[in-house]
Amino acid sequence: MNQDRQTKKTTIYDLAELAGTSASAVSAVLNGNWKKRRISVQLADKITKIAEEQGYALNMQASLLRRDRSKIIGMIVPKYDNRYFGSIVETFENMARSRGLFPIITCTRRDPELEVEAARTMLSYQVEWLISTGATDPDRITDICNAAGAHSLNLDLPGAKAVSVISDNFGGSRELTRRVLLSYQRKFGSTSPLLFVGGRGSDHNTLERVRGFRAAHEDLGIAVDERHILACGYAPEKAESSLAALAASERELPRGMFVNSTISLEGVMRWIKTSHHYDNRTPVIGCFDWDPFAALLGGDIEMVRQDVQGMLDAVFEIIDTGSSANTVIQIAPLFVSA
Amino acid sequence: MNQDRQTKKTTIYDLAELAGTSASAVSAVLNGNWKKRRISVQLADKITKIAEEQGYALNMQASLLRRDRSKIIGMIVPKYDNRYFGSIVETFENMARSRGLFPIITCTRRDPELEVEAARTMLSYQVEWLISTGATDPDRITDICNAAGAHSLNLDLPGAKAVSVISDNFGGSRELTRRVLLSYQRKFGSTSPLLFVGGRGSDHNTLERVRGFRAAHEDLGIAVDERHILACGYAPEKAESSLAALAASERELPRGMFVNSTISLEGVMRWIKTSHHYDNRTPVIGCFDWDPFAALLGGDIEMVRQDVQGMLDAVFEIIDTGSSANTVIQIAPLFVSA
DNA sequence: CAACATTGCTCAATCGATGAAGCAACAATT
DNA sequence: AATTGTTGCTTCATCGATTGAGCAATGTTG
Repeated sequence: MNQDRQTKKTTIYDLAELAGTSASAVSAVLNGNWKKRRISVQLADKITKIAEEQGYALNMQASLLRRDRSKIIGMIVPKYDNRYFGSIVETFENMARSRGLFPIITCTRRDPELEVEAARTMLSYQVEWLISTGATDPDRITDICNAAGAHSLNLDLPGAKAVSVISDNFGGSRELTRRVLLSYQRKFGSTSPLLFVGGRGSDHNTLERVRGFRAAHEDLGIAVDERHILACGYAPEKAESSLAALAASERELPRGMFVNSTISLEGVMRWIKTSHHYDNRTPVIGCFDWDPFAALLGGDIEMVRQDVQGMLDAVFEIIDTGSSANTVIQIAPLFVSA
Repeated sequence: MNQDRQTKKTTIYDLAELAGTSASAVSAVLNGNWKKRRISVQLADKITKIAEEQGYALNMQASLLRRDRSKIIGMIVPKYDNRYFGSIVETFENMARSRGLFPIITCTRRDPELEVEAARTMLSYQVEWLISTGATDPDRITDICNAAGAHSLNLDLPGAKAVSVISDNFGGSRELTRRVLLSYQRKFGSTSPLLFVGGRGSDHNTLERVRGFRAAHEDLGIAVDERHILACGYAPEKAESSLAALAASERELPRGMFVNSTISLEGVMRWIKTSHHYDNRTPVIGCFDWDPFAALLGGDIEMVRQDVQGMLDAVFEIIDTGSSANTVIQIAPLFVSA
């Protein structure tokens, strides 16, 4: 409306001068506790009006410096390229905002150094809480948070030094594997061990899912083939080349698979399509994670959907109550009807 | 390491006392310009060591309050649930960080009120730039930014009051439509106008894509059927019910479509699968946006991939040079080989 | 050895918002 | 009339980091 050329930003002192009053009164009016501070309605209205005319915007830096709580809450997340993390981020933002918190999120690309750097930066911004999602070294981040007097919490992947909210990977994997094994039996009339593809052999989730994978095989009395557990990383290319390598050394690959994320599934499907290994004999697939298009791929793809809302409910319950018990909370994933 | 109970956060004054020096020296050492301020190497080392021991973290609020530039750069984005926006956000973060800027991003769910609120909040945090991605009312945000002395820029959807970086929607759409029309001809041996599904009839991108759609039909001498332009919104459900409604009123739908985003494509594919309208006669489809799984869906889906890197290169070129010409920069989208 | 330069620091004001304490003006009570 | 209470503000210190100005202690030069 006015001051189109940004001379300097308008401060409460400018407004005070325009209103013929003190900065203190302006501050009280604009941050809403002017009743407590016995400012008259007339003055309050006048100040509000002038503030609007001037396009005044609070300087949060100054405000936060003075206040005790920042109400900033940070989250680090590995990637934005799949529905699971996208949904986590979106839900997190909404829930944070509805609590009057200001969420800041940063993507650290599964890079330990970036994670630490991002954590430090967020602490500089006085985050009250830092949620480490799928962090490669969550305990290191917890240490840094503790040193800086901030709370921390692990999501998706657990840590030993802070509360962790994760999926029930073992249970989910066992059930998913069971379903795929049964589906295999229905489709091919026989039983056979599945191929496990994707994930990092070093991360908790993958280990638990492999454990569930084994348990389901055992439940049905099927022996797992150890050479068929390919924890080759999450990236599509890794899954793709890993399958290619296996196919090169074996005549025929199993016609049932457990794929450890939609990211890996991307590579798996690409390989299936380009290699023609399975032409006319599409395998049954179970995927630990959900994607709407993958659901439409046809064939027999069963997906587990991690309960993002449930996980974040747990996260915010901890934040709301400030409880700091150092436990692992497991949330059962959901089985989406094909 | 120490102070596990967060008493108060360590400040430069605490460090100064521990080091037997002044806060001023501590500040100079920690922010790196101690050479200019002629602090001895010994003192610098001592302070650095003590700061590390104490797990000191700069209070950015205090620092920013004093400095002239915040180096904070904000972005608002409609959703995180597709690869296009996910990629925009990730690329934006990386490019911002590599320039020493601190990116803050917020998702506004295509809600005009949320957009404005988010913009105001970001301005409070002293963002130097605010990138409105796919905003429903970009000019309103530009006004707010101007009033607060911040720069603004539109991405994906253009505005009239600030530089806009968008895809070449007309050109991309025309080429995509042309390809689908030719593919239709190859597959079915005849020509026929396509169905246009998805997007908002009120947004610039959709209008331009419809224009390209018409142009391509005209190029090949095919008449567009006006009842077959369904700008029903982006949501999958909208596309789905829109198709269902059309199918209810017409015996047979066109066997070629232009789908205006992967989000809409999700609904289209679901409808195709559940309605059995096209069973055994899969249509040829062109989608304005890319998704890795959609690419694997089989059938004849051609996708245009918006050139996210190219768009953000343009965005940061503007930011880096500080140029403020009020123009629309169009970036040609990429055609991904099926 | 006086004059001046350099080194290595400290002091104090400042950024903008906040809120405890205080103060003038008037009203109500005894 | 004197005391107390209330209203409606202002003053000022403060949050933590930054930085121009300044100052003592050395080093250098003619």
